[in-house]
Amino acid sequence: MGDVVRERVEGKLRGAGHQATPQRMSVVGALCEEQHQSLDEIRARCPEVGLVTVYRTLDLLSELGLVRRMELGGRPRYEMAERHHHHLVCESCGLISEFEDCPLDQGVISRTSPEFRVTAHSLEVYGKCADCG
Amino acid sequence: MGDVVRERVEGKLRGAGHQATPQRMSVVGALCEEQHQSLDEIRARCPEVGLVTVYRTLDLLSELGLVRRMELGGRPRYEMAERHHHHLVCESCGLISEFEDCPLDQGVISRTSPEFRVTAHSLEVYGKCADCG
DNA sequence: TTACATGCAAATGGTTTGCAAACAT
DNA sequence: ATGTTTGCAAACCATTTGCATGTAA
Repeated sequence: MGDVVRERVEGKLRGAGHQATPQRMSVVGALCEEQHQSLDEIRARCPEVGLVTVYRTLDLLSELGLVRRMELGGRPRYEMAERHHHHLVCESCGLISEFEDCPLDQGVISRTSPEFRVTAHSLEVYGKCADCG
Repeated sequence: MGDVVRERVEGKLRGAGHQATPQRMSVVGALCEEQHQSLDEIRARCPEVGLVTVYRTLDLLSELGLVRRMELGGRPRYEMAERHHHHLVCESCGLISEFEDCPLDQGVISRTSPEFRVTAHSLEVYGKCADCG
């Protein structure tokens, strides 16, 4: 994992009164290896960390805004909340890809619901990928 | 529930070789009373239908494209897939509201990912509602 | 009379909690 | 010393499955 990410995570943890333990940093390392992983995929990347600790670490990092939890294709998935992006989910093979071109950048919501203060949003697009098309 | 909806549902069920049983129509009736309900809310509106039957009916109606299942504010919610819309979720009080002005109508995806054939999408917006603002 | 549908009880499986030991400050 | 973190085992709880009974074409 990049040193930039490590330092950002350690800083956020310490700043909130938590420790940057080896287990927690292992989970972060696992998350950095790939986007939108399931719990099993994460665990396979840090098998030395106990199941319960993985759950608690994901909760903690989510609270700190470092990790994003989402439900993609019916299963919970997690990823580092670095750059803003959305997901394309292939309904045939399950392949998940990303796109960064966010259609909400233009303030659509503030125009349609001005009384609602938007803090976040998630968008998932379903269909068929190039291979299954 | 409106007769239009009832007939559409009965037609779809029969057309796919299923029966429009009283239990199934009760669940449909419950779904018609309000949008994006949790399982408990649905059950409270048709307590005469067994838990398992409610689950199976929601599955069946989802397969037929009549019901939309989504994860809003961490919990599964269901609604009749009548008109296309998206949800605003208040992170303070949990209030869920809808907006119909879909920012994806303009073919954003086909421009950014032309090799992906889009069949559906879901968008959830999180923030603070007018009362919690 | 045959296939479909229901609903109870039991099984399942992902997630959370209790608690004692290990660790950090 | 004191509070935090870990991880096992057990608890929990939403959802699914097995199966016997009821119902429709």
